[in-house]
Amino acid sequence: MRNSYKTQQKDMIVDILRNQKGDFTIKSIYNELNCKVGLTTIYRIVNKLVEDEKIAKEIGKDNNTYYRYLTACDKDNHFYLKCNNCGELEHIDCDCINELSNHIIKEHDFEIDKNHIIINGLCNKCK
Amino acid sequence: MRNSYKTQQKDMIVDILRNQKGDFTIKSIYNELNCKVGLTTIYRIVNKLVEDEKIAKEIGKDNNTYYRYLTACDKDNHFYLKCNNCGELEHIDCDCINELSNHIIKEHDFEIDKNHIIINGLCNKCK
DNA sequence: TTGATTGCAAACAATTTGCAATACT
DNA sequence: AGTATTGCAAATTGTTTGCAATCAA
Repeated sequence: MRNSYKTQQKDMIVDILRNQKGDFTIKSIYNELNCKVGLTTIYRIVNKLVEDEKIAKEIGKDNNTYYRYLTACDKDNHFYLKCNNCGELEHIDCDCINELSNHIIKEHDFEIDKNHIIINGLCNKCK
Repeated sequence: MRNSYKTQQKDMIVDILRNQKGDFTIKSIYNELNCKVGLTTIYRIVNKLVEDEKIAKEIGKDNNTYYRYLTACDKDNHFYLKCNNCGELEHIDCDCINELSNHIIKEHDFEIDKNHIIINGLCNKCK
C-alpha cells in the first residue's frame, strides 16, 4: 500500500474527531455517524491515526479504551492538561515546560519528551 | 467480602511485582511464577491492586496492556519519569513539581493532580 | 465452621482478519 | 485498469464469570 486514497469515510471520521472536546470511543464515533461507517473501518482509520500520533489512546478507570484527538502543534514546548472530571483536554503552549525540562535534565539526568506530556487534574469549570 | 485473607498466591505475586523494574504484563507474571498461579487469579489480584492505585495500567505502543508497580509515597510532591526505551520507572521526590503546580494553577487555572504524574522520555542510560 | 480464594471451563467483549464487492485515482 | 478501501462474517485475543473444590480465619 504505497498510496492513500481520500474517501468519504475518512473525511466523516476526521470531521467528527476534530469537533470532539474530550475523550471518545470507537462506539461513540459509530453512533455519531449513525452507523453509516462500519465498525471495522472506524477501527482501521483510528488505529492509523494513533500510529501517526494524531490521536492518543488509553484505558479509562472503567477499563474501556478511550481516544483523544491531539491538537496539531509544531512548536516543541507544549503539553496537555486533562480534566479527570469532564475529560476535556486543554492544549498548553507555555515556556514553563522548558523550565521543567531543563531542571529535570540537570538535576535528574533524564531527557523528557516535551511533546507528549499529559498532566491530569481538574479544570477551572470542574474544580 | 468484608475480610481479606492472606494467601500464598497473593504473596507470590506481590513479591514479583516489588522486584519489577519496569513494565510487566499478566503473562510475564504468569511465566515468572512458572504457571504455579492460575491466570484468573493473577487478573483478580492485579485488578485489585490497580483499583487500590498500587499499580498503574496502560496500553503500550504494541497495543498490549502493561502494568507498573508504583512506589509507595506519602508525600504529595512526587512524580514519575518513565523511560520510553527501557521502560524503567523512576520515582522522583522534588519540589520542582510544586513550582509547576503553582504556575499552572495561577497562569492556566488548572489544578493538577500532583501524585499521579508520569512524564515520558529517555533515562540516563538510554539517552 | 464460616466466608474468602482459587482455578478450571465456559462465556463474553473488543478487536482483527479473510475476502468479495466497491470506490478512488 | 490497477490499487486501496470498505464492511460483513468469522476468527482471534484478552479478560471476566460461574461454580465446585480448597484454604484461611
